[in-house]
Amino acid sequence: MPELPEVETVRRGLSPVMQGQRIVSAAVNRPNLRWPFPSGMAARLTGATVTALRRRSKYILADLSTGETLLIHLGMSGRMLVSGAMPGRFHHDHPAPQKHDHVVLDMDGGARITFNDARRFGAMDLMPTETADIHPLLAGLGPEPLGNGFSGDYLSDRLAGKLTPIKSALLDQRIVAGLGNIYVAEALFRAAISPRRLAGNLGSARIARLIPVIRDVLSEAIEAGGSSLRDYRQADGELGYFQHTFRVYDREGQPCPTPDCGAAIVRIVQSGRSTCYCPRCQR
DNA sequence: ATGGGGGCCTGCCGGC
DNA sequence: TGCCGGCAGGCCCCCA
Repeated sequence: MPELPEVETVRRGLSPVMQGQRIVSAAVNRPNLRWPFPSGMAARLTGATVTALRRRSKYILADLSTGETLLIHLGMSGRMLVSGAMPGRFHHDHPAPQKHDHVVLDMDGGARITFNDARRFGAMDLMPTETADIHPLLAGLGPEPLGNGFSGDYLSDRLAGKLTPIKSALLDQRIVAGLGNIYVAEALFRAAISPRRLAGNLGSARIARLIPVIRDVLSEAIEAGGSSLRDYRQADGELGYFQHTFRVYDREGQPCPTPDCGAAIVRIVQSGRSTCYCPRCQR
């Protein structure tokens, strides 16, 4: 579910209650999510201090004082709930355990972090920090879309000759890491590029439009998450979901937001995923 | 090599 | 009201 902006929002929400703090206890309530948890995960987490909380693509990486790094992926339905002590906030009691609370971390600052994931497409793993880059889930990832490695030259190179639709190419995490179904749709709309256009057939002008538009869409969503983060923290501590207004995603049949366009947003299916777009504005 | 489809899970929503 | 099919923001794996 969460794409890069949501994961970054979760990371920022966890940072004040995890970074520099020690895990005093770890409860692991089932043997696996998408894959088995690493052996002895609870014991390997207990007593460790979180020295850094990073993000790579849609993964959160918690570096530990033990020399290991905890990898967290939220999958489609993973959520992080923060309860108990939070800096600058009133302390409150922990809520009653919920269905699908799979991993619970208690920090020495008093915060409790609960990983809840109904569909269990999420994942957790532990690895030596120095080998995090070559973890199987991270090794093949393309550049961060907000980083310098994601340029017009790079993208032209990667899309050249590709016969797959640009929509599918942008979902390919080996090409660019962190985009998902929503933000690809939003970026293609803003760049006025049809999701059906073949990736190898974009041309330099469209590629040049796409780069800043992707950055804008993600940056705006992160900002929106940052503001809603405060609300969530006041409300129930739930991280990872925030309401954001989309221009085409999930707006099938509604009018295109472009002034005077008048066309209706259309939904098609590409590689098994739904795509929403304006057939008039996007070419 | 590359692209497309299946599968993993549970929850929710709309239609009958 | 209840049941059922379809769908969901991800990603690995297999097959052609």
